[in-house]
Amino acid sequence: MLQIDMLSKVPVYEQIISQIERLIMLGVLREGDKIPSVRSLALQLSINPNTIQKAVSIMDQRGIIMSASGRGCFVRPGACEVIKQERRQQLGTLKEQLSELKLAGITAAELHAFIDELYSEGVDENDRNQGNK
Amino acid sequence: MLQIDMLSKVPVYEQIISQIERLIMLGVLREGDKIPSVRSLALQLSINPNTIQKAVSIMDQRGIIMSASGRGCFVRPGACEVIKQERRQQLGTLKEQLSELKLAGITAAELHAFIDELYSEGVDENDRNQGNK
Amino acid sequence: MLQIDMLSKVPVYEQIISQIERLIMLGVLREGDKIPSVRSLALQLSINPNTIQKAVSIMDQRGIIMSASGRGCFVRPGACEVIKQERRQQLGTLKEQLSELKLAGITAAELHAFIDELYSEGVDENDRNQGNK
Amino acid sequence: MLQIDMLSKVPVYEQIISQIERLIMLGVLREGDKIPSVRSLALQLSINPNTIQKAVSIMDQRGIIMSASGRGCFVRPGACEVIKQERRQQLGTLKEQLSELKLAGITAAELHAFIDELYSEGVDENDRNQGNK
DNA sequence: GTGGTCTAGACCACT
DNA sequence: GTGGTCTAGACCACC
Repeated sequence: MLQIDMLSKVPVYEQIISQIERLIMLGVLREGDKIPSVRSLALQLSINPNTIQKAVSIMDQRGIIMSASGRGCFVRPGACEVIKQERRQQLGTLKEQLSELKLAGITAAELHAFIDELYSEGVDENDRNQGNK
Repeated sequence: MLQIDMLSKVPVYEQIISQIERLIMLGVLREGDKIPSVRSLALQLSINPNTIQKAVSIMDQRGIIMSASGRGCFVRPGACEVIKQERRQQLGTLKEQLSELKLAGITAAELHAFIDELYSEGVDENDRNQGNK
Repeated sequence: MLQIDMLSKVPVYEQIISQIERLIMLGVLREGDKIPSVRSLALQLSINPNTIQKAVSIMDQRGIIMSASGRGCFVRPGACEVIKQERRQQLGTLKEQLSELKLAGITAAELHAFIDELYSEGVDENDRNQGNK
Repeated sequence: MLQIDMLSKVPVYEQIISQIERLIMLGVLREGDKIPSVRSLALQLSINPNTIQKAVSIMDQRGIIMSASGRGCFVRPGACEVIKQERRQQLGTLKEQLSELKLAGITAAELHAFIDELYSEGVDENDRNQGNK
């Protein structure tokens, strides 16, 4: 279900979070759905349970999931909205990066083309997403 | 000349590197120019000399500057090209980020507008850059 | 595993780098393998951890290893290629040195003999290297 | 007469030494010839006199030149032999470098070709050198 | 004065 | 435990 890249610099717990968020945005995990248990994920990904637990507690705190002790974790109603809001805040970070690329001589046209390409390729993904809106 | 944000998560030495790279791309520092000495920067920014040294050593390795004991550090001929190449590689990173934003429901139109705004505001900076081409 | 010559003029961290690179080229360390931790190496070689860290950080930048906080350092896929490329660039340096030897009256025949001797002695090492290809 | 590369990592005083040695080996400077004064070289190369002085005193110590106070510096009789001896000792250093290249997969054939190329191109230089033998 | 290496020791985030 | 950043201070070679 999840795939962890051990050669990435991105912390494992962040990889877990963003992948689960992605599954939610894609509609694979819907609001109210149960999330695999910490122990099963730890076994399955051969990762330290503490790492999974960290991801879970962060998502819990952000309002993306709710963990009911003894019963497991569930996607919280409204999780999609929370995630969308998070991501919009990332636009600020994006701005700094783009201004560096601008200095590097990358033209606006190049970026526009880049975006169009990105948005045209994964149309099917977007469609699946509609169901979760 | 340089401004360091001690509260930022991005390491001080990286801030130094990207700011010097910025000065080079802007044409403020030209190829062959001498860069302020490690110790003077350390005093000026009230940062430990070792931290500056780290930045210098990395830029040296990357081919952006040339540092020689007793003589100082100089912007290498071809530094601009190296920097541009680095930045272009960042387009790969950008792709992953954008695909997350896409999932978050941010439209291509929004991003296009974002880019246009960014490229229209700093026209004066672009003009100064012409001299370094 | 590694041996450091504290009396050598070549910096300790460079000795570490070239020895690890050597182990990789010999196939002792293979792509994906874990490298001994910074602290353990520091203890074992009785060298300050910062010095090891410097070596690690440089190898990371060069694409020879992949280092991730909390997980450790691993030989990167493709490390061999990077190392080979580095070494080939050293051919340029070699040229300058040889031209000095040439001026000193050392004949081409002498150098040819020198090379043949070098390439004939370590045949066993070459065999071990085959496995890593 | 001499050319200093300010962008090189090689210390200026070493550049001076090796270039003067080169002129001697080429027969441009012959045994007994006067070497340009410290002050004139310093002016001409726009280099700190102390640096030139360092080069001079090292060459003096090695027996390549003799400095007669008040009269200047002269190429010592037998300088060529001293230089040749020095360079032969560098063969040891060469061995280590070559063994690294060997590990990098550079074949003996490649090196042989490299040497042949080097020894064929500068025939004229060798001819000039004959006169000094 | 310049850059470069190394040590010692602290602190942080990640597993 | 892992790697990564930073400080403080020492020492070196070079100019």
